[in-house]
Amino acid sequence: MLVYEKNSNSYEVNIFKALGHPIRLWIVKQLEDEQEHCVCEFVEAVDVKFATISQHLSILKAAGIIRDEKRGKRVFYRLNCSCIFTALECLVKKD
Amino acid sequence: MLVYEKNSNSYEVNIFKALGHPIRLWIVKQLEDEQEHCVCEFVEAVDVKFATISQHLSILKAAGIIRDEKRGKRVFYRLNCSCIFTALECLVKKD
DNA sequence: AGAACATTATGTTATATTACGAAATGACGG
DNA sequence: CCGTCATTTCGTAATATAACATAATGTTCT
Repeated sequence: MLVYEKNSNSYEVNIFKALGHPIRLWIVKQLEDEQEHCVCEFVEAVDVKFATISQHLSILKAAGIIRDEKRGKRVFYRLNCSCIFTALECLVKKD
Repeated sequence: MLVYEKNSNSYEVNIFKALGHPIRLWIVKQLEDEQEHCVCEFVEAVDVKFATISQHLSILKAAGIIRDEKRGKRVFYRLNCSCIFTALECLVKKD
């Protein structure tokens, strides 16, 4: 018999929610390929305002997917773990 | 140099979006544990209306995560692939 | 065929997310 | 210490998602 406990999986839900946006998923993929990037590089590549990219980065950071490091005037981001992509490939191949 | 192509990853984004809701993630986990369940079992366990559960199931189905099978009056759902959880565990352990 | 049951589809309202401009923060160079 | 640069924070308006009531569909039972 099934039992649903409200709020029991919010930590995991936040990870999926964070990856469930095209810009954020793209950011994570760029970090998978190249270790680290600064905020300004993302802003240059994606046609949205600085504040918007910054907000996306903070959502990814809050979910524990990326971490930041300030060096001089710039902030660099890198992945905490890239293992999610192994699973994603599997899902994508399935259909 | 980074290049962002709009709409290039929508298929994958939909998988994450689908899993980014507490009820839907819970449903997927139940199917991971026990192969298959009918819609009515989910409705009984979660305190929301039938139509709401049905809508969640259709989102998971549209993302390719689960599939349905009608037998008699009932519809049974099962996972297409459970590999996403391997990756999730890894992410969760990280912090 | 008609009633009862399990589920899905549709339309609507409440709530959450997104993107933005503008203001605030904080490091660096003059 | 002041201005500039890189970024974050805040408030707000537009858009998307969620949950629901109700109607529609399809299956079984009589």
